[in-house]
Amino acid sequence: MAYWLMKSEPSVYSIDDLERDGSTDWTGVRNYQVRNMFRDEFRIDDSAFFYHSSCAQPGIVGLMTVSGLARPDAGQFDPQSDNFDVRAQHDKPVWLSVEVRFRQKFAAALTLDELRRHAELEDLALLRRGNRLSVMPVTPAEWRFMLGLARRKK
DNA sequence: GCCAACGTTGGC
DNA sequence: GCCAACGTTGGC
Repeated sequence: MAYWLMKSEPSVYSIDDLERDGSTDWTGVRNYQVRNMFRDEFRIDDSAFFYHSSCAQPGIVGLMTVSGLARPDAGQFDPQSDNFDVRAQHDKPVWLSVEVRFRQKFAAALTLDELRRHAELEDLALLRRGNRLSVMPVTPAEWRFMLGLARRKK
């Protein structure tokens, strides 16, 4: 079972939106590395941190479970969609999404600022200089440690 | 296949 | 709004 961190701008889609919806298709990914992770590595019941980016207080705000394997992101076929891609054919999609299910919203966010303070997380992909991927792996050790930090804040 | 220009991300 | 960093594009 793998662990992930997935970023979303709360002004677009937040943890509260996911709690309301129960589950959602994680769409709009337009990066080949992330697409390949969706296709090759994401499995049902994998766990993921929900990360709020591009906002006043960036950080991890809750937990999700992968509930659906990679499938074509519908937006790529729709000329009206921001996610439209002229190269995409229905039998030859370019972009994929996965389905995630709401698990938990943390009582207090685990902020980016706080994550940076721990030597245990110095190799965390999120904290690596210049990393702009919107989805990235988390090691089991990192996951355990971060979960501990989040629980301690309650 | 190189690499400069361009676009995007995302923290600040 | 700025800008560092990096992925992508496209001319050659």
